[in-house]
Amino acid sequence: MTRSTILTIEDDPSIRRGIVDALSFSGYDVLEAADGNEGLQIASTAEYDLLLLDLALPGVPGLEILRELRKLRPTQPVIVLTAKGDESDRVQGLKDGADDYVVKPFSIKELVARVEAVLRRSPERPTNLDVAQFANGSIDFERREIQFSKTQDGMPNRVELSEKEIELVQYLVNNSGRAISREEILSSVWRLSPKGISTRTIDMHIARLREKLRDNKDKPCTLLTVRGKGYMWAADSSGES
Amino acid sequence: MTRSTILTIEDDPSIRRGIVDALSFSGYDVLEAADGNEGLQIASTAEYDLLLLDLALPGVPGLEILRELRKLRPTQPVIVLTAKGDESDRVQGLKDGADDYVVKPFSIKELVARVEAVLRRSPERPTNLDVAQFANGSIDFERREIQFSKTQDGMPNRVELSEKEIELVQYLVNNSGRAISREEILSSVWRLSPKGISTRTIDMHIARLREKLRDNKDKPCTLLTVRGKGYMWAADSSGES
DNA sequence: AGTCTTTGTTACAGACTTGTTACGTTCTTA
DNA sequence: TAAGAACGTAACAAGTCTGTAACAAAGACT
Repeated sequence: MTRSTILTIEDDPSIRRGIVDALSFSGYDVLEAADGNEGLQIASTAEYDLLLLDLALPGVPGLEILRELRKLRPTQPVIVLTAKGDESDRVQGLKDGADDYVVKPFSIKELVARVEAVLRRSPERPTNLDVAQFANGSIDFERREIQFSKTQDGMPNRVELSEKEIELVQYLVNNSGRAISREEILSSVWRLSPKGISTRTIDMHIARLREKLRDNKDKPCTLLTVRGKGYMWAADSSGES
Repeated sequence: MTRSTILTIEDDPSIRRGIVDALSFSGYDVLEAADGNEGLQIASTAEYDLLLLDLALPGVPGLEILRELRKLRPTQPVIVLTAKGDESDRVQGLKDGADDYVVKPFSIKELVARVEAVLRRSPERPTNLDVAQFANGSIDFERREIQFSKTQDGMPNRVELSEKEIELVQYLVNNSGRAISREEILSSVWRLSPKGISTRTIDMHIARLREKLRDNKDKPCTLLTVRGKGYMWAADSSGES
């Protein structure tokens, strides 16, 4: 099992220091951010297993960060820190998708326990497969190429994928069976906060991918469109009829 | 088990404060409204497990709220708070569908006990299933599609559902076996207060759904019409006699 | 410099979704 | 049986969302 990484967004230096020390001591890798702006930036682009988010922050308010993040990473585990008595924030935090909360002041022991509990029940970070099967063949991520099982005349039975194509398809494969919004794709594959790129770009990449995958032209069966939501890699071919 | 949320509509600030504190302390998430107008608004749109409704309110009277709510959410658990001696209100409240009542002044302990009792005997909030079976096949809510079990020639064995169609059918499935009024559908699926949309619209959506479900044309057996009441998803084939 | 590949952008056509209206049919009730 | 209410559905109109051709920009390589 690999070490988990935790991002903590907390403005009070001494509290932050305490959290970082305790988590490091417990064997986690820790990232930190001191205010809302920096926090949102890092939260949207870095890779980590759990976010510890203080709701009372200078700059962008904590709840705003949570909502933004949820658009980009619907499954990211999050624990919010709230001031004692601030019911409404806590409730709203849970509504907006936090997995748990800790009320300040808290004991380090309690915090670590919550962290472990949330990590335990969160799904593992998706493993990066070396190869993915699909209807017409398989994708070898290492070699960055598609290999086709059924040979068609005039068609090569191997096609190379470019860098971006690999990253995109790998992200979709790692999250197969779930519709991925364009926002999430932008954030995760392009590592851009939304609006850094125009929307049609993603569609173009999808179209190029589909062509290389030789997916059914008018009714794709591997790389599906979910209207109004985004795109989805059809879950493993098993279980289909 | 997930935490329950309780909405309390109470104009007296000190009483409201007491209720909120007590319920929070007992582990509930609490929403609050201070007058009848705000209360009706929140009661109709928010999601919660139990409504604590003071019958003596400025603005819209409590009984009015109860009656309105009953049209939109016939099964929503409600406890009414009545002044001592006000028999008629109490009785009328129960007549209008309250699940229990508490007479003011009440002890916090008693209130919490009533809340717990009502929640205990209320059905769980419907779980959102991933997939629902019906006569001709099954609906996959994640993929937003219908999969048919019996293949018919010329007919694809999978059909996609649009956003609204999914939301509508999901609501009906989650409340299967009960006739759902158009008002309730409007409120719950469209999130509109009644009259935001013309009536035939819902019928159209139902018709479109029926076609996709390939339900029996002249005698639907999955998505039933309950004349004068609304529509009903026929309960799961299991458990029928 | 010239060529090829990759990647982002724009524009536009076409498909899909969804609310509305109109009108025919069915059901209820007197 | 006749009138009126409730329901089903075809047809239409916007509005929104997608697919894709065509082009531009930026490197990589020769």
